[in-house]
Amino acid sequence: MPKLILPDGSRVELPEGEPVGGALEPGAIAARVDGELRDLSFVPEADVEVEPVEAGSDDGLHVLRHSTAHVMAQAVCDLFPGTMYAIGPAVQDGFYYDLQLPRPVSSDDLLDIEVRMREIVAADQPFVREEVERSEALQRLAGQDFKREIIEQLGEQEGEVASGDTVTLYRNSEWVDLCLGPHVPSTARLGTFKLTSLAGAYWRGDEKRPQLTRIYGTAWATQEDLDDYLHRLEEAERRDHRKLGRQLDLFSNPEELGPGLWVWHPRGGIFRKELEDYVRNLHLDRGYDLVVTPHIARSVLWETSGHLAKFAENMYPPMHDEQGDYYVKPMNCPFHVLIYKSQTRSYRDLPMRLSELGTIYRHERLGTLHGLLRIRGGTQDDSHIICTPDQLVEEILKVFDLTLEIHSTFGFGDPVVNLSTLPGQTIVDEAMAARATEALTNALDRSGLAYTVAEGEGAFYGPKVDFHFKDAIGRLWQLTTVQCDFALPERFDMEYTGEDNQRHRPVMVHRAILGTLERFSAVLIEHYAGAFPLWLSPEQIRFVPVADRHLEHCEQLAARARETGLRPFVDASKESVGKKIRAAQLMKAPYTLVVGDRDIEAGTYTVRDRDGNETPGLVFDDVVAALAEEARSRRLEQTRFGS
RNA sequence: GCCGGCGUGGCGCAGCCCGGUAGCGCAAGCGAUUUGUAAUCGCUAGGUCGUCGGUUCGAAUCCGACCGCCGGCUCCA
Repeated sequence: MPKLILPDGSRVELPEGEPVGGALEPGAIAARVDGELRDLSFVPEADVEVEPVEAGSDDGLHVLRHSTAHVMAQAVCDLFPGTMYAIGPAVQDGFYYDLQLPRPVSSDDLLDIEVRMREIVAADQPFVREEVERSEALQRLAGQDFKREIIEQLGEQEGEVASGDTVTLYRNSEWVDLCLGPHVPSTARLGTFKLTSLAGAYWRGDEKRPQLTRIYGTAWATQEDLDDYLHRLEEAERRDHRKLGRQLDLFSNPEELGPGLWVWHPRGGIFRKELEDYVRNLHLDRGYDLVVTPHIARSVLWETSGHLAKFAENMYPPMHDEQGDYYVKPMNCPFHVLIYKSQTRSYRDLPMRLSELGTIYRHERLGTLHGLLRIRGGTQDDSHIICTPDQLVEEILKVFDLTLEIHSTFGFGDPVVNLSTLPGQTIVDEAMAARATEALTNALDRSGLAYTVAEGEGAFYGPKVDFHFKDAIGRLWQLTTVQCDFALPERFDMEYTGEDNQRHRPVMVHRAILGTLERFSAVLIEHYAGAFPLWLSPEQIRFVPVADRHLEHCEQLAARARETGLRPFVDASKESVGKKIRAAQLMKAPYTLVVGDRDIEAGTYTVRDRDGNETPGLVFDDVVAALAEEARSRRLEQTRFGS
């Protein structure tokens, strides 16, 4: 009689031929048996370690979602006879199933599918696992072309496996799917779910193969978890930079410009200026030089750099004149190389750190564009550090330091760091690639940062280190990238004269700490939900006159605020006080002063902050001094007056 | 580029299924009110219904193509 060893160390005897579920019900929906996820119906043959898998755990949600995907496909097959089903995995927060339907479906159909799914849940159909021979599986899944392909390929991959090998089917009621499992014991054990969206997806992700309809859903152990998830979606929507950008009058993308191209309005312009001044000045402090380069260059530059060979599909088509072809720049690096090459360089000149807020254009595919996060024209905080091989690791470490300093200013905490090695398609030979990767690895190890390695994800000219930062609601954004490049120095024949009076090849580090300012701005807007820290806020202190006769006094206060470098705004509209305060709140004005007879008589004022806190009896000069200090120090929290 | 959805005054939306030459709220302008911490009242103006073409006596509405946006796929920073 096999024994079950439970996580608490206790042992339970299991009658011969009985499934593990008996010992784990009713809490569990699956089991981990000797480390493997199994159905509750799994029958052990010897003593095993068993852990119950509950619906709310990571494992449990995975099983739950996968089972929900099955039931959805089953429901679709019921409603649309002739449906072919492909694959239906659990994903982050939910699941999907890729289907080929006999007719196009729309989001209205999702409701019908949900209704049918609930019927299947109510029917309490057991998920039955069957191990059958491949030939039988093919028979049982006759007409299911995608499944047939998977079954046939299973055989291929395993090479010499004899024809007697078996595959696993899961069946509930009459509906059968090829699947490894495990699943919940019965459809009644599904949690709460909701179908969310429709999308197209290629069979096996291959553009040349049939396009299937992907139906997405979300599934959770309890109604409460589903509600939490829906709230998180709402929260993300509330922070959507496209919506806030319009509400706060920061930027827009009129259709006449073209997709992925944006104009910044006056309010957005101030925000951009503050951002740009901050990074530019900080770079000067850290030994960077500022350079300026044009937006287009002759094709020969891009031939030398390798962009036309490896990056052409992301470049706008060339324009011509009598001198030949010109390309709009997708990167700044070749220009910085030319600046380096404008003189003979010596080791005494190195490291050279050339920095530019360089505007680049990339012909990104239409479907990938997304607000300011994914654009066709944007400005990078782009720098190229040209140094000797000996200086390389030290320079990379300095970049890491600057990265952490800058991001902490915005309130981003510990980064998630990735080292991406070279992709297959490169312009770099293996020896160079190895040196570049080694330098990055060395720097990472010395920095003490934890990192993971992503093979083949690097740029075409070199491996890179990426920094991802977590925003206020826990989403990770890739912001910083540091790339190590031995290839461009070679291609452009860059040199310096060493201490030994010989010519040497320098090394180049490409790095953007914010990435593109557009993308970074979008991330900041979502991170702050539009409520910028004072230093970035387009307006900093808003004056609301109670009646017209207080307008002039407001103007005087505004002038005093302006003298200390603050950005005041006077609401001169002929609206009620309530309406003007509401307007201030909607524009996320950091501080609002309502000014009337009482204040003018007393010579003190009431400050309202963005959270609606009011502090009366404040001396104006004190308020202005406190705010000037808040902005100067780039503090993230609002000043609490009166405490 | 592909699949699905959407495109109506500056913004958010209704009307479209069942064709009969547009409606609401906010914003704007004007007037009244002069107001004390998230919406005072009234009036006015503003739209070739994304573009082009087709069907029809008649198209915001039906059909087609194109443009753009959104959600995915794909690609990638």
